[in-house]
Parts: sequence; C-alpha cells; structure tokens
Amino acid sequence: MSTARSAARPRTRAVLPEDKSERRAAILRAAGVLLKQAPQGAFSVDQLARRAGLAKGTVYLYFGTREEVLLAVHSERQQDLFDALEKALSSPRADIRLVVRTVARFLRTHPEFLPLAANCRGMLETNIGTEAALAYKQGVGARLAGIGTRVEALFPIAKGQGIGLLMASYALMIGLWQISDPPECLAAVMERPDMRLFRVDLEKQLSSALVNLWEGATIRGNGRAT
Amino acid sequence: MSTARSAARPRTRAVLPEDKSERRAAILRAAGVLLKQAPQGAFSVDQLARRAGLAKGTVYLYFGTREEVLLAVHSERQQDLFDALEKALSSPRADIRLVVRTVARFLRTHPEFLPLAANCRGMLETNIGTEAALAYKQGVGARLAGIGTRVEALFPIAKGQGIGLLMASYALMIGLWQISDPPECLAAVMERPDMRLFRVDLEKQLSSALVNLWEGATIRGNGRAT
Amino acid sequence: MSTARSAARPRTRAVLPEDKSERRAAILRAAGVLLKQAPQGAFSVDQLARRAGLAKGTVYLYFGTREEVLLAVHSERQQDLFDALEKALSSPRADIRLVVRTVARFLRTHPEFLPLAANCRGMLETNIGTEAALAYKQGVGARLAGIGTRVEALFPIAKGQGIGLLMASYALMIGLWQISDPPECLAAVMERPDMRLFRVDLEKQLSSALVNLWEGATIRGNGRAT
Amino acid sequence: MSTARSAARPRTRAVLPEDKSERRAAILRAAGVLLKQAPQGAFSVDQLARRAGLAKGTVYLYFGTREEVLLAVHSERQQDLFDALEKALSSPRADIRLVVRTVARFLRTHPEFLPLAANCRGMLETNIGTEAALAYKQGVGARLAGIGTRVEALFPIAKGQGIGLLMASYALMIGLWQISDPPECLAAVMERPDMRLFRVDLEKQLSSALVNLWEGATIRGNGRAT
DNA sequence: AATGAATGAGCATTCATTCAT
DNA sequence: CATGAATGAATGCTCATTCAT
Repeated sequence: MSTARSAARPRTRAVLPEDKSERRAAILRAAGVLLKQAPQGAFSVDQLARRAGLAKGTVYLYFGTREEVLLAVHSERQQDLFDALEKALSSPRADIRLVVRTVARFLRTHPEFLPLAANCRGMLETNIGTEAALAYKQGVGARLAGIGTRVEALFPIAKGQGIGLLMASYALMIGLWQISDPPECLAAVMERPDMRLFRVDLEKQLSSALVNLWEGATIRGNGRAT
Repeated sequence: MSTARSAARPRTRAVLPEDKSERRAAILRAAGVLLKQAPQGAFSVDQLARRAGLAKGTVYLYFGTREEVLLAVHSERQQDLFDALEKALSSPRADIRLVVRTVARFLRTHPEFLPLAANCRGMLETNIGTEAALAYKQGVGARLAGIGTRVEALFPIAKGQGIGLLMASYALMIGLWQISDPPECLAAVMERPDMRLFRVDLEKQLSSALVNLWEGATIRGNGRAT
Repeated sequence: MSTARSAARPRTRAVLPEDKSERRAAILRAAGVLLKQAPQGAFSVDQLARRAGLAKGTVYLYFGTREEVLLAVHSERQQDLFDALEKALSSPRADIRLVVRTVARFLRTHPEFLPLAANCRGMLETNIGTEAALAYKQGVGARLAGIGTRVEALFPIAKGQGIGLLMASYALMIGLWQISDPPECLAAVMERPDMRLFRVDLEKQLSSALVNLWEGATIRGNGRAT
Repeated sequence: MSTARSAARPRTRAVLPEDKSERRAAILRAAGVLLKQAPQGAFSVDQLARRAGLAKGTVYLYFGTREEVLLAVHSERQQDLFDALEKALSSPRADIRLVVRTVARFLRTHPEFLPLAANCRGMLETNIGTEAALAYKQGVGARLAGIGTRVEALFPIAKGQGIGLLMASYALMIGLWQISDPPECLAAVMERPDMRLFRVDLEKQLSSALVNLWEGATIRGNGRAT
C-alpha cells in the first residue's frame, strides 16, 4: 500500500526489569483500550502494537502469540474479580447477598469482562502455547482453592464443594451473557414484541440465579451439593 | 467480465418439496458427521458439500452462509433437548431429579451438542443474516415459553420465573462445559496434580449445580427467584 | 437459501413466430430496464429472467450467452442512432451542425447508450460466439456503408472517407465518455478545485470535437481526410 | 479464530526508500510482462507476485488492490506519452504533423498501451480506492494543463481549448482502438470480404482523424473549438 | 532490544450455463 | 417450449508470525 517509509526509529530500549514489565504493561493497556471497541478481541496485532507505541515485532518479544495477549488481559481482569470476591468474603458481614452484589458490581464496572471471558476457551483452543495456558490455569486454580476454602468456612456446604460452587457461579456468568447479549445481526429487531423474551436484564437475572444457586447449595443437608 | 463455464454432471434433482427437504437434511447430516471431528465447526464448505455428495454451490441453494448451516444443526439439536425436557415434565413423576437426569442423559448421548452450543453466539455474531437469526431465536423463544409455563405449573416458583430458570440452566450447561472441557493445548498436562482442580466430571458437577439452582429457586417464598 | 419452493408453473408457450419474437423482445426490454440501474450491464441472468417474467433457462433459448443479450440491446440502440443519422442526412438542410446536433440529441435522450457502447468491445472479447459477433458487425457494416456513402455525397470529402469519418466520430463519442464520466470512487471528490479539469460537459465537448473533426475533414483539398 | 502460520523464507528486504521503489518497480515490470500476454490485464495476483519473485502478500505492501497495480502501469505509460508529446511540442519544428507522428510512433512502439488505456475507466470503477484514483487523475490533470497551455501557445486556438483538444485526441485513440481491434471471436472471419470494412489500419485512420481534428480546431475563427 | 518487510496459507461465495423433468 | 436445480471454476485479500537488519 505505502511506498517509501522512513527508516526505523526504535523506542528507547527496555533493559532494566522494571522497564520490561512496563513495556509488557503498555501492551496490555493498549489491548484493554482496543477491547472496549471490539469486545471480542477482533483487532490486529498491528493495531495493538501501534496503539502501544511499539512495532509489531516487539509485541512478540513479550508475548508468544496474539491470543496470549488476550489471555493475559483476561487473566488480569479475572484476578481482579477474585480480589473483589476475596475481599467481600473477608468482610464480617459476608453473606450470599454480599457475594452476589460484589459480582454484580464488578460486572457493571467492567463491561468488557464477560465478552472476553466467554471467548477464553476459544482462545485456549486456538493459538495458545501449553506454557501460557498452564500458567493461566494455575493462577486460576490457586485463587479458586483459596476462595473455595473460605466459602466452605463461611457457608454450610460440604468440604470440597466450595470450588464447585465458584465454578458454577462463573459458568452462570459467562453462559448468561452469551444468551442475553444480543448479537449485531439482531440489534435492529430486538424491539419486536416476540423478542421480549430475549431482552434480558443480565444483572438482574444473574443475581437472581446466583442467589438461587448459592441458597440451593447451602440448604441444610445439601452436603451432596455442587 | 465473466467467462464461459464448463458443463456439469448434476446429481438427481430435488424438484418436489419433500425431495428438497431431504437435500437440506442431507447437508445437515453431513455437517453433523464433520462436527464429530471438529466440534467447533472448523470445516470448509467444500468438505461439507463433498461429504453430502453435492457441489459447493448447491449448499448455497439451501443455506445462506456456512454459519447458517451450523446454526441449523445446533437449532435441531436444541429442539431435541427441548423435546426431551418437555417429555420429562409431562411425566407424572416429574421432579427436579428427573429434569436434571434428563439433561444429563441428553448431554451424554449428544456429546457434540455443547461445543456447538457454546459457539452459538459467536456464529450469530459472525456471518448470519438477520432473517436466519430471527427464525432461530423465535424457535427457541416459543419452546422456552411453553416449557417455562410448564415449569411454573409444576414447581413452586413465581409466575414468569420459569423461563429465567430455564435460561440459567442452559447458561450453566454451556458455561460449565467451557470451564471444564480441557483444551487441546493442555491435554498433555491434565494429569499433573496441580491440574486436579480442572479435571472436572462435567455430568456430576452440572447435575449438582442444576439441583442447587432449581432447589434454590423453589424454596418456599423464593418468589424473587431466578 | 430457500428451502421448499413450489413446482414449476410455465408461462404460456411461444409457438408462433410472432410469439417467439415477442419473447425475445421481452428479454431485451427487461435488459433495457435493468441497464438504467446498472449502465455497465452488471446484472445477473437471474435478475434479467425474473424481470422478463421468465425462468433463467428460457433466456438461453433465445440467446446464446448473457453477453449476447447485452450485445443485442446495444445493437438495437446503435441502429436507432444510425436511423437518426440517416434521417438527418436526408434532410434538405443537412450540414455538419445538423449531424452534430442529431448525435447530441440522441445521446441526451439515450443516456444508457454510451456506457454500454463503451463496453461493447469487452463484451465481444469476453463471451460472445463468432456467429453473434459476426451478425452484429455485419449489421453495423451495412449501415456504415450506406451512411458513409451519403456523407461522401453531401460533403466535400474523398470517396471512401465517409466510413472513416463515421468511425472516428463514434470513437470520439465512446472515448470522451470514458474520459469524462466520473467513476464511483471519485464521486465524492469531483467538487474539489483540482478536479475542475475533469468536470467535463460531455455534450458540449463532444459537439465541439465533432465539429472540428468534420470541418477538418471537409476543408477543401483535404482529400487525405480521416 | 486464527491458526499458527508456518515460517517464511523471505527475499532480501527493501529497507531503504530506494530499495522500496525498486521493489515497487519490479512489480510494475512484472505486470508489464504479463500485460503482453493478457493485454486486458487478465492475470491473477498470484501470477503477478510469482513473476516478480515475491509472495502474494508483498504485492499488497506496495499496492492496495490488484487494479491499483494495473492503474499504476497505465499511469506510467501515459506519462511517457505525455513526455513524448511535450518534447514534440518543444521542438522548433512543432506542428500538427509532428504531433500526430509522435502519437503514432508512441502507439507503434507501445502496443500494450491502448488495450490497457481502454480499460482504464473500468478499472477505476471496479476496485480502486479514492486515494489512488485521485492521485492518478491529478497526475493526468497536471500534465494536461501544462501541455494544453503549450498547445494554445503554438496553435491558433482559443485560450482554454488546449486541454479539450488533448482530451478529444485521447478519446479518439482509445475509441478507435476499441472499434478497430478485432476481438478474439472474430479472428477467424476477419478475412471475409464483408469484414473488409473492419480491417482498419489503426495508425493510418487515427493519424488521419487526428489531423482533421486538429486542423478543424485551428481553422481561423474557430474560437469555439474542441 | 526493536523494528517492520516479507511471507503464504486459507476459504467463502458468485453466477453463467446446462439439462433432466 | 419452459423450468429451475445443480454445477464448480475461479481468486483477491488478510494478518499472525518470522527474522534480517
């Protein structure tokens, strides 16, 4: 397309470890910005690099593949969710309502979270190295274990069921989003009366379902639960 | 602009409406077969046509786009699930356990269902006309309404909550599958002890979560449910 | 795309010769209509047939290829131009001005003529049988000869130069159209001052050029003309 | 969505601006070669790239679309024609004969020029970005203005008519080629006596017509000219 | 470390034409 | 004669990734 571009003008080099992680962070930040416009992650590496003020090749110095960048963004956000959850569970007033409200607030303030989260498995399947996938899963596992234990301590559920409850809750989040978020091609007809069923208020439905799930799991004797 | 095309050696012609439906069905059947090898639908139209014993162009006589074929397969399967559900709810012994067992049995006998279902929103977003998407959604909506009403009649939940409960259940299915199905790139390391957390028995976990969800929704006074 | 269409409902059959030419004429008429919307002939055989109230296959009973339909339309229009020209040259007041005015009026009242005419060679090259091409050329040749002779009788040009003058005039028409008609991709920028050069008034420029050409050809002693 | 791509074995890299121009030129050169065999530009991007010793994608680093390559070739040749014309008009012996002879010689030595030139509008209409089209037109406009002024200075025509005369001359060139160049499908029958009319000696006819046009335009008092 | 030029696999879709009915 | 189902060739373009500089 272009004809004559000027020669390379490299950025300052990141030599120190802190510079390096700053570079990495810059890429993730840029991805975060682009994710707002294309929640499914439909932007090119070129766009990403340019937005981060770097060259395409540089991205590959910090990440193995395009999808690993997305996974890293997702992972960060997910850890934030875990943080919020852990904090809520540490509160003296911790109960199901608080947990559910915490999740709801997180999703409300991070609208780009669910589209990416729903894509997560697709990303893993597509173009991510074992190493990165493993690291991600281990990160998730560690938090799940910690928070799961806390849940088991706080609520009357059988030992070992906390993690399952958390997983089911997460499944509910991404699954409900997939059902309720109207795709582009239906945007124009969502107002029709026969589409009323699908004009779902995600926050409300999800909160309701989470309450049910958690209450169902904590009914006395529900030791077999989740 | 154009060039003279060479001759063709067509298959027998589907002239009658019933022959045409059979052609259409043949394409869906072929897609079903390919879906076993590529659960995410990663096969080319060419493969699909060849498998159906047709020319590529013929596929486009019966479907608008590649993705509409996949959507049609998914839609059919989903209607099967609705059938099973409706049948279970018609049984005199209908209760939560039966519903959950019905779902579990369906998923066990239709292992290709969830991968495709989890892809559904992506397909809608990608390359599906409003018309086809609308038809799909309407088909789902009609069944949801019918079955939801039945649920409300059978179980002590508030009027209008049946559909929400069904949706949440469906969300749980596709969400848990996404979490629990190990991606290709992790297949080799799933045996590691730190991956134990993710060696989820989908049927068991899902059944447990569904029971919790439905019991939580049907606790007396849970009118605000799901 | 569609699924079940109803069986064939053939039109009445054209058995008599006059019915047949009426069918043929209907196709040409339909092409004429479509040509207004897509002056370059960018419509499909399917559209054409539908517009003519016929099935696709029927078009091929009356014409060998898609392009032969277009050629036939063009040929008809061109014969109309020849008619107008011949009539003008028969007038007692026949002179260069009248000839030029006649051409200008024809083009003004047949705006779809030049786009198609400019495409003519492309059509011949692309997908037209020798037979149809030959018939077209012979039709043109006969008129050229007739009108050329008339020109030679009316104006002081050497014997045999009439045809050349006509050909050059025709070349001027299609060539100037190609230069002056702004392509789609420039529509938005034609108003810019640096595009002023290309905002050509075709009728004016063509008339002017034709006058020059014919006057140049008829200058006394210009026996070497055109 | 994406898949890991395989490695590449690139040619030497064009880093410096001059290397890049050379790359670009190499592509144009390759197009020129292919144009000899397919004067209408009927070759694939793949062929083009291979002939230039590059990968398909590389072509798109230097040009936006296939058609923009063709337009660039045409533009170059056209500038050559302008050069020849300008040189001729600078000669102390500049007169109509010299101009016409210059054009004739150019066309004789550049037989691939007219087929492509006659295609130019089609290309612009088909697949060319506004930017490239604009650049082309501006390039043409600048030369037309310059040469047109020179023509007005040399010949007794009204101010501002030079460009019109040039345009009409160009129209004559491409128009006459379209009429006179026998299409493939008529090659076998061109020898028939009734085709005599169409066995046109392009150079002779064009020269004759150009002389007429220019003489007609320069007749004293022809201020209304072209 | 940073750059960005080069690579090339990958694929849905159209539509003129045929010919069985 | 009329129909319209079936055919299948034909191809531009994107973009993740590599690696020479």
